[in-house]
Amino acid sequence: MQEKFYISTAIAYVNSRPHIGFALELAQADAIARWQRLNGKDVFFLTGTDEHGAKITRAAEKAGKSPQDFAGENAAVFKKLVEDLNVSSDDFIRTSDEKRHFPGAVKLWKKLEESGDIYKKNYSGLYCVGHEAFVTQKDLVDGKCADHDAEPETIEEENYFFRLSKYGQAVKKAVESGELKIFPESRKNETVSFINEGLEDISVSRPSKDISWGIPVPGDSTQTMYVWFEALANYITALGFGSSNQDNFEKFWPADIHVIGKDILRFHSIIWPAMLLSAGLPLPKSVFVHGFIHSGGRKMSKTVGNVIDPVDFVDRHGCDPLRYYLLRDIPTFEDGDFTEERFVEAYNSDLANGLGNYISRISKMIEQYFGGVLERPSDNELSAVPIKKHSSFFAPNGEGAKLELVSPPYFIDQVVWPIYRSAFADYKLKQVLDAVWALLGELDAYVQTYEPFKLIKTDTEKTRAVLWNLSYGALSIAWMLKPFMPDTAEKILDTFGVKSDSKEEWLKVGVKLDDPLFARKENVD
RNA sequence: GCCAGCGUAGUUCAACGGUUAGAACGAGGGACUCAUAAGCCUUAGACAGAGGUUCGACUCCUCUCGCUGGCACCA
Repeated sequence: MQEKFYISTAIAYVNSRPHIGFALELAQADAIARWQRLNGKDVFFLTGTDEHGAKITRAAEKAGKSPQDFAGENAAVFKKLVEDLNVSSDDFIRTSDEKRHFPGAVKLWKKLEESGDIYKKNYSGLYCVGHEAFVTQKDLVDGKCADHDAEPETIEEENYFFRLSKYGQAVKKAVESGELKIFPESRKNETVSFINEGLEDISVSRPSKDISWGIPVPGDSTQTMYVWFEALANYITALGFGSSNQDNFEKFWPADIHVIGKDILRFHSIIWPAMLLSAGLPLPKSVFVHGFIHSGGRKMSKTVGNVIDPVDFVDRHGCDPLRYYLLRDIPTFEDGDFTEERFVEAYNSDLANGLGNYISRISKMIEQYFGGVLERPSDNELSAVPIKKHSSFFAPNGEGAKLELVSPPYFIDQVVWPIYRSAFADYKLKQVLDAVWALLGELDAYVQTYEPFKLIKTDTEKTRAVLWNLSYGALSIAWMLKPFMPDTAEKILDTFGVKSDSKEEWLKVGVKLDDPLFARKENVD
């Protein structure tokens, strides 16, 4: 039976337009999803929007709109980003969807309640009218709110709480044992040490008089579920949990991987697993945690004027170049820096001068010397043109000798692909692409070794073998790029007249010259 | 303040305690010409600082400086 693979991004909070960080998350999740499909898995890839809560209510008021309209308009922009980025998601869930999301969230709540893990408690705190929020002792100076110079009132509020404390040890065990894997390791350590500090029960509702834009607590309409509580439920409500048709839930849950940002680590590594344990549901298998994107060393902000709008960026520079930059130039798990200058540098050197130029030069030679058609030479002919030198990327610690005098196809299949696969298994996406570009460098050097543009004057058969090997390299790169730059991969396959869905061995290429894959960008505008 | 982690060439990243600390981009130089004046070869350039442990430390310990994430009601 076909193995299933369920992958999600976090749902994006729609209080404003999409941040480039969400584009990063989409690109990462999409690369993984596409890779798993190529591996033959039955993939379900979910993304969506988180639309409830006080922040959105406030932002909507400011815009003079109802929360519904406001959230709806922003959600549409996020959807557009998903499309523009060519993200291969299978579904898009919105937490304001009363038909799809509410029933499952309610059902989850009830399950926790049945387990005796939801209880009512008075929360007493210092309420500052100026803040319109609770403040803590730390915020006070001489008993007064430092910001508003007013004494806070003591307010008692009745909330529902979830017995998170009960599940600390169970979650810790799952994380430590690898039942719930956390990538990268440092985030796993962070989770464990956080649990070790001791978990307290957490509030899961607010009075609906304060927050009405949300999902009412079942059986108590005076309370609204805390937005994060029901937001987490999206991972199962989207699969039909709590609806009349739970087929997808039965089939795909538990999630194989949740892709998230580091700001919501604890919700996914501790609280969500605890909720699932309470509900008697299986835990997700892994959580993938990326960092934040800054620009020019600073947090992106309108005031600084360094905000990069992903929708606009794709518009100006194209989808694949942005995907490439996000996945190769931004560290996969750490914070990264994104500037347009740096983007253009990477674009010119890696895409235009690197990949695009390579495809141009070899397809042009095949066109000129062989009328565009190459048939696979014999093994003897191919072994007569081995790789003679190689970069240290593939031969660390002076193990290079082993790789010399092997044929490029052998090198690609026996050396490059295993590196590619093993990096992918750890979700080290940047490293995967590093391997692809190291191969590209290898192929450019191979051109230099045999100089087919000179060789053609003296030895047609040998030139054919060289160009065949170079084509094999180009096609291999196309396959390797499929998860990362799907359009580009197709274009390359197309240039060589190879069908994209065919997994048969290539026996012939028919080159069709086309425009360069990536035009150089001379100026930063 | 407390806890955890980080600080390697101009920039982004590598380096089981052990031969001259590796790449890439950018910068300088060279030979070529199939190609998007791209590609190839080559040069310069770094271990935050100070101590210590060790035959030997980027790698372990201490301190200083700098940065990041947490310290729960914030989604």
